[in-house]
Amino acid sequence: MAVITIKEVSEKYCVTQDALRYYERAGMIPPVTRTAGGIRDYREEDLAWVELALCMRSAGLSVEAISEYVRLSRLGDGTIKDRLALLQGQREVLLERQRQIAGTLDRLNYKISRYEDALKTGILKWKKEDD
Amino acid sequence: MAVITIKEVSEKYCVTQDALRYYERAGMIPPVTRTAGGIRDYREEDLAWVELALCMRSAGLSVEAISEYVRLSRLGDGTIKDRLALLQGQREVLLERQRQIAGTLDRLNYKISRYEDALKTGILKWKKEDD
DNA sequence: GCTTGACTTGGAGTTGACTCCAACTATTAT
DNA sequence: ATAATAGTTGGAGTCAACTCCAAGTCAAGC
Repeated sequence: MAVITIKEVSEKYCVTQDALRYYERAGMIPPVTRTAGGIRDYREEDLAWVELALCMRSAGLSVEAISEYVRLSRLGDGTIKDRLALLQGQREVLLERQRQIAGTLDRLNYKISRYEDALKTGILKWKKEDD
Repeated sequence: MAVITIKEVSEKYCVTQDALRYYERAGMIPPVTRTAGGIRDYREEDLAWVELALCMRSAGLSVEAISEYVRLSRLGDGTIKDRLALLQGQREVLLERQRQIAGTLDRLNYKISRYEDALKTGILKWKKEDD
């Protein structure tokens, strides 16, 4: 019957089995298909949800936001507008985060170049404000 | 003597007084200048550290990494190489995070456009894999 | 049919980053 | 000098997102 177990999925996506169970409990993915005995059997569709959840989490979106999206999806076509709004909101979250990171990277790069100079030229003069 | 209090700093940077005290306790900024009575008096230099810490935190760098940088800085010029390495490491962290976010944004944008189409054209056919 | 190993659940514990609190001290206004 | 206000500390509490555990169930090999 070729059951795809939680172990296989955890290895495939480099995530713990506990995390996979937690994602399901938290509603971040819909209930996974089970065997007659109650054991999780990740079907194509289940894997797609896992992948989506991991992708969103890897960017730092909250479990709550992802769960809400899943909840709306499970309610059917009537929630398409809501889902669109949610996705747009989360896009804004990520865009903002991207801006923060870009700004910090600028600052980091500036400092790094100052440090590199200091090492190249010998530490001739290091001021407090260079820290 | 124009003391700059924690209250003023918290308002200036939109951060709680508790967070400012926590940052200091955690070593994310060096000990702040104090008045004779033991009250924090944020001098120019202290503010620069606060600003740096907030910038790094806003990008999601860990309190631990920032504290380590501050610790090395306080040890003097001998730690410049270490500090450079630390900053380069943190730059990698941010670059990786940026990549993750970019990837998730691509996916999010794709989904958003599918939802927008669905709303524009009426929900003619919505498949499971469009969720 | 029995052992062994993987899977199940509910719930407790952990980690990082704050946030809140109580008891106390310093400063300012009257 | 005293009351009100603002600041201080150490430590406990909170929240998100896991992570770990115990006690039990299921499945595969012998």
